[in-house]
Amino acid sequence: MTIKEIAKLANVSPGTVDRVIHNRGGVSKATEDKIQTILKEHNFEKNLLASTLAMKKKFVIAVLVPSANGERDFWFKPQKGIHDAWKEIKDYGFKVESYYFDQFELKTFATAFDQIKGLNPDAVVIAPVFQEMSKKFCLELDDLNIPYLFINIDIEGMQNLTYIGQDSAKAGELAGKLMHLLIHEQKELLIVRKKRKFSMHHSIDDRINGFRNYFTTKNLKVTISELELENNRKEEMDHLTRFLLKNPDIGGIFVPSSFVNAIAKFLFEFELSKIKLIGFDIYKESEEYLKTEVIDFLITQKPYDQGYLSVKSIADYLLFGKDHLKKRFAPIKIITKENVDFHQWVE
Amino acid sequence: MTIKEIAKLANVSPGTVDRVIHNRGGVSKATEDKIQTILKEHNFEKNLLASTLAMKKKFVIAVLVPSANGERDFWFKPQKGIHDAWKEIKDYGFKVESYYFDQFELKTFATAFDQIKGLNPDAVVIAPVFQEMSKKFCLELDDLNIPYLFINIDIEGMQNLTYIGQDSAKAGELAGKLMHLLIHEQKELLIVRKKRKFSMHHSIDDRINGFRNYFTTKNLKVTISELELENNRKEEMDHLTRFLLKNPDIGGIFVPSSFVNAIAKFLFEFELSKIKLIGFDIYKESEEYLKTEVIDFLITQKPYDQGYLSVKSIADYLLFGKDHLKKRFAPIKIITKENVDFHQWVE
DNA sequence: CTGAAAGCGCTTACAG
DNA sequence: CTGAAAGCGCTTACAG
Repeated sequence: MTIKEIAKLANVSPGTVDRVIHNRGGVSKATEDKIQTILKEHNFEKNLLASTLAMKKKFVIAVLVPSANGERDFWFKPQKGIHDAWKEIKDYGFKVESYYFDQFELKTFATAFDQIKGLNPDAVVIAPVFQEMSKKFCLELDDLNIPYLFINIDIEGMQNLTYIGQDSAKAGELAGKLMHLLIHEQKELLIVRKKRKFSMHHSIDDRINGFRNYFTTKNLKVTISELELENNRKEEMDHLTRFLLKNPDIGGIFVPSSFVNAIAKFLFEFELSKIKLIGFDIYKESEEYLKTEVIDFLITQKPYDQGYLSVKSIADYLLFGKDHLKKRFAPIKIITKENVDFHQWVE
Repeated sequence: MTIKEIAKLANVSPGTVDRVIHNRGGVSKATEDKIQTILKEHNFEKNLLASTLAMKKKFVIAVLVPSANGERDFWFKPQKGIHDAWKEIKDYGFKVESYYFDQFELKTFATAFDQIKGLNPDAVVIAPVFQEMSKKFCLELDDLNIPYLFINIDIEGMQNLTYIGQDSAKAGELAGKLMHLLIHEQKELLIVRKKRKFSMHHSIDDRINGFRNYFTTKNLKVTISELELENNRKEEMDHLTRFLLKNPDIGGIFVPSSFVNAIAKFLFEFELSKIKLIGFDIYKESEEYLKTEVIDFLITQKPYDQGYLSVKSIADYLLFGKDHLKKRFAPIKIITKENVDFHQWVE
């Protein structure tokens, strides 16, 4: 069924059918009714391809995410997802303009945002790394009537269309549960985190709180220590050695980030296979550690999908409106020796 | 950049540019080179929408999967995925014709297949429930030069484009690992399976083998019994009661299917909260059992995605050829109390 | 309030 | 070997 055929059946021109389909008005009640009936009767669905082609409407989606320094960077995969999503929608008239900022330099974030305002996009995907400034930006976008969604990091109480990313506290809780299973009767745990100059967003903290929360909620008598390391150079790792020598009963280590790989290397080299290890995110070298069970579990957040879905969701929104907006997306994926080979099927 | 613009730059007609882009031949070496250069230079990518619209090529994809009796049926979700995928690609000229068969009636499978042959489709998605007959069908399709892929169940040694479904043995192994973590020092396990009139495909067996395999590979001294129940009526469950009364040291039960819900109900009613429980697939009532930790872990295989990806993959293949064929897709997803609320984001 | 015409970017006969 | 024309299904001014 095409518009032309409908028009013929209704004894009107295609233009009139088009007017009815899109409620553009300027059609007499009588013809409108007649056309509507025929439309219903034939279950008409317009050809989206032809429609987009004819409309020549262009949409610009701005993306504001951290820059990635090579494959090792967390943001590498979301960016790939964003790029792939763009390729899929570009023929529908979408432009995706990415603006990258340095997640350790507040002012690069501000600069990028200014550029986006200059661009006057139809919608924005934001990774609100800097919370306060992000809030300010969002209010500006609200004023400009530009819709936006958050990727990877959430801020409560904003007008964002949706949030696409993980619930960090829940993910931490899950890590707690898995750790609990792993350690059996052991009662001493250690959390190792990497020291950061800035604590911009709170997902690391949330993961740690979730982790601790698991044990307190369950009323489990477990001692959880915390160690902050500057980086993974030898001298820094010595702090860890010292700590473990002083606390030989540590049964498991939780690392709320991909820093887990450095800890895995450490455990492997010092033959500390008895210490259970749970971390976040997966990289090439993590796979080996999983297979040799130096790392017991990794929790990942599907970074590629976050990028891909952000752009696709917002495109759907622009094309079809609010109804088509995907639900909140919050993957918590567990990876371990037995499923590591199958963990990625879309990359 | 459009073909028209390229044509102008090359001083030829759009038709000639089109010939070069698609290697249709009948273009002098000189003009071809000139056009190729300009194409490269401007990084031309043709508009897929316009292309599809103009080509008016129609593709027919036949789908051969089991019928689903309501939402409770495993095949309900793959079918939904198939339907959603079709909606996304229909404007590209794809028709998706689904043929359903009764997975307990071999001849319904044969009938459906005959209909598909009559349809002469461009490609087929098959759930090869009946192994031998499926092989026969695949050979026929090979003769007819009709490509096909397998969904949910795999058969080795066929010419299928790809397999979209889980590796059952690996999934069983993972269940073994999780069970091992759960039971600590307990040494007695039970596998409960539902008796089936037909054992058509082997995924249940594979899961069980994988599960046992985990313990034998690790040389763990664990006794694993097996119980087959006809269904979940009271009289049948009494077998289980009897077994557990005789074997009070059972620490965990593994159910390699969604029959786990019946077992969960049983454990809950008899207040057997000490017995750990791992099963497969997730349904509405499983969520409650997960939250109350009657079920400790469920392993799922993303049924919706299997359907969706099957159709999308084969459409990609028809549109773009072998290069665009998605990799083997084999999700093994672990669901437990802490992530049950986030397990589905695309349904 | 309605229709005829032109056009979106690409493809397909047809003519030469 | 190449171009002009018509068309895919829908939309958009424009004219009346």
